[in-house]
Amino acid sequence: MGGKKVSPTPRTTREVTGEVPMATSVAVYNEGERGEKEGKAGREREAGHKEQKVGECESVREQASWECENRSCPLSSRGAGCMCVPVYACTASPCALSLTHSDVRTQRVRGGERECEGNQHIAAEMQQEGFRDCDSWSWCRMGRCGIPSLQDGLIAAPLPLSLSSPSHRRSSSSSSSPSPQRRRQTSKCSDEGALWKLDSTTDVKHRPFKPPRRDSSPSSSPSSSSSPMTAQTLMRKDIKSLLPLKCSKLSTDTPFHRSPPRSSSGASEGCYDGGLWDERHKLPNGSASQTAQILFSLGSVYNRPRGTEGREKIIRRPVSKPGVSQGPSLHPPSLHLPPPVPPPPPSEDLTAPSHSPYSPSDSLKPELICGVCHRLFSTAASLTVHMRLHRGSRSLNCCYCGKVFIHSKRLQSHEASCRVADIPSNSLGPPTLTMQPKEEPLEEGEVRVEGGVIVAQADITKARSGKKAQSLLARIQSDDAAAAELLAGDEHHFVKVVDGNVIYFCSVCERSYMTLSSLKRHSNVHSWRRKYPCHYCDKVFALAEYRTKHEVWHTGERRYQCIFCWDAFATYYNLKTHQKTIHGINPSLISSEKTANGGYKQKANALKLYRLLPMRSQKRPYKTYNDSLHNELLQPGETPPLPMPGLDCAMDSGDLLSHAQAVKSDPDDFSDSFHVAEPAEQSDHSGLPQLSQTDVSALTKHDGETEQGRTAFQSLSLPQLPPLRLKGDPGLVETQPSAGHVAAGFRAPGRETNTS
DNA sequence: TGCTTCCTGCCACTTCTT
DNA sequence: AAGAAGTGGCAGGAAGCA
Ligand SMILES: [Zn+2]
Ligand SMILES: [Zn+2]
Ligand SMILES: [Zn+2]
Repeated sequence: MGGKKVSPTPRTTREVTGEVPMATSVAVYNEGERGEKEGKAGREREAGHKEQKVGECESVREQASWECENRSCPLSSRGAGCMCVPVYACTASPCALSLTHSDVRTQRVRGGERECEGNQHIAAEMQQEGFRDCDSWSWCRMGRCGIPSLQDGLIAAPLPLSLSSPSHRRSSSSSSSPSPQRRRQTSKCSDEGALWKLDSTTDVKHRPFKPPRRDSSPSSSPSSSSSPMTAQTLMRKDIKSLLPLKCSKLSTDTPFHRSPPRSSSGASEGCYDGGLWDERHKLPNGSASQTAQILFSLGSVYNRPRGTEGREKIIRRPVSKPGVSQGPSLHPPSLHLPPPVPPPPPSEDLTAPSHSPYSPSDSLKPELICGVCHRLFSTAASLTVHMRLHRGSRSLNCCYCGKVFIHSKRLQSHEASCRVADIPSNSLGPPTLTMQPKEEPLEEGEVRVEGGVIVAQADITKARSGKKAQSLLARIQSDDAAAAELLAGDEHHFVKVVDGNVIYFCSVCERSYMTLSSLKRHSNVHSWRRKYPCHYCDKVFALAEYRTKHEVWHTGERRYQCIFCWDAFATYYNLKTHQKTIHGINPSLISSEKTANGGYKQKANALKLYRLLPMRSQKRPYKTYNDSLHNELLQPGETPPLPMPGLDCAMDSGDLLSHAQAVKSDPDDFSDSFHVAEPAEQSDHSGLPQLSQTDVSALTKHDGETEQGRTAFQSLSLPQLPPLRLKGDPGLVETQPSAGHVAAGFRAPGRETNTS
């Protein structure tokens, strides 16, 4: 990846077999194939990433170092605070590639009807895309920025229905049948109780869209509800004000109104004007104190006692630490949030003695897995005891929670936070670690099932089995062949039932997984049954998600948008760094729980202080095993994400051409599948609706044959394919709605590689 | 130290099977 | 049509690298 340079000495090499439709070459590097790392806290890396030509994936690395071309830009440091950071080589203003709010939206609009004016375009586009009739989501139609009304968040939490102005709010009675996404939101919300989320974008790609009424004055007044989160707005929400969601007190001239926040006049400016930047961050929005205010209100919201609707899905707290209260401690020291309302009931799990074998909270704890040997335990206490087996010689254990670290620095860092977390009740001090016999035949609460047979069981009657495990065990006992087969595993995995929970183990590396799907996903890093090649370079990934994330570096897409200032960032890390440094956000406020396995569990009271903008890339059809078995190629309908030019307005024709060349012409033969654009399309491909997955399904069904359906999908999706279309139509750019941005000297990803 | 990649539980959604 | 299985996105911390 950008920063992560290709290791000159790959851990293992792997020959590309003939069946791999990947490029030609040579050694394929499997970064992380298990090997010499064995034993390092059980966290060896399983690659999931191959590279065709080691050291030659320059396009990726170059992008990692994209910077504002204006070398004099005081903000060129690649830090969170620099607006140029993920802004790749902006040479004009407004930079069309900074992908902050307005760009993010306008870039998707291809109607070319007028200049970027914010969300109206996106609204129009969304309308085109079939997003209709959403009773819970709508873009601000008042302003230019297109911040969605916070309806979702409101729904999610017992918050005022009118965070937004009445004009923003949609009557719930007008709701059509809720979409699946809507259902998702709702269920999530119920789980999260008082949490109100600003995640208006997470599901935008699927969410029905109710076209907003267009404001007659697109230039928008300062009161338009299109500002980043301000203390005012948040506070207002918190107090259930019925006042409209107010925009920040910014004039339209403020950087907030044009994104990226660059000088609107200095077209030659390489990046955002530092002065403006400074001014900008002097604004209340950006101040730490304001942030604190915001968080104060947020905290008062999410600390509100929750209903019981989410009870079924109670988010577990981490493994209880010996002698450590599990009470909520979400308050960053600096934010002075009001004291939390005591967590609902009893929580025996929080108060039960650590040795209590079956405290309620333990029943589902995936955390109770030994990170070293993967054995699972019914209680934190038993795991703690067990963990002693793995200690002794090395002392890199957190003295508060016992967590093992490889690096002393990380241990110190962890202990610092761990100590802070433990302060309230950590009167017992660090646990005494004593060596235990090397192995115990079977530890409390452990059940071993191998080959479909329960080979050992500490005390199954005690086990508070998870529903699935209980069901599975019941089926096994009733001679359910399928269940037995499941437990028997296969060449790729085996299964154990521990404390009533089915745990899936990878046969190759013995990693444990709570879900079979996780295991199967993981197993591909061994088998490489499926390969996910980057559309822009020679990298190949074992997980679709890896590729998706990787391709962001080619496309320049910035989806993580700070709600305080609307800066958008390419990565979650960048966003967090930004919020930490600029807004003083304490990460602990927004962090979710982490399981021992490295998995993540959404914290019920986690705050979402950013918006995740929808992916530009079209959702790819799911691969099926059959697909992958018979054809390692990407599915034809599997379009690459819109490349950088996906920001349509961002590139000039030359850059587009360059970029077109940069994009692999035939990584997966997908280009073959795409018809060359028809002239009509070329002239106005913006009018083409993007097909939703539903559309694809519909097509597929209609055609009665998957491939046909996909083919139809492809041709309709043509606009998504940049190179072919852009190359022959330099004028295309000019049809973009944000023609004013066209001049931006975006340096296309990989351009250097191709032009040099 | 800063940044990228890896990782995995969970979820929504799609596709397949019955 | 319903249920099962498969798929991929997401969070956010750990690992790894420079
Ligand atoms: Zn494995
Ligand atoms: Zn790539
Ligand atoms: Zn910000």
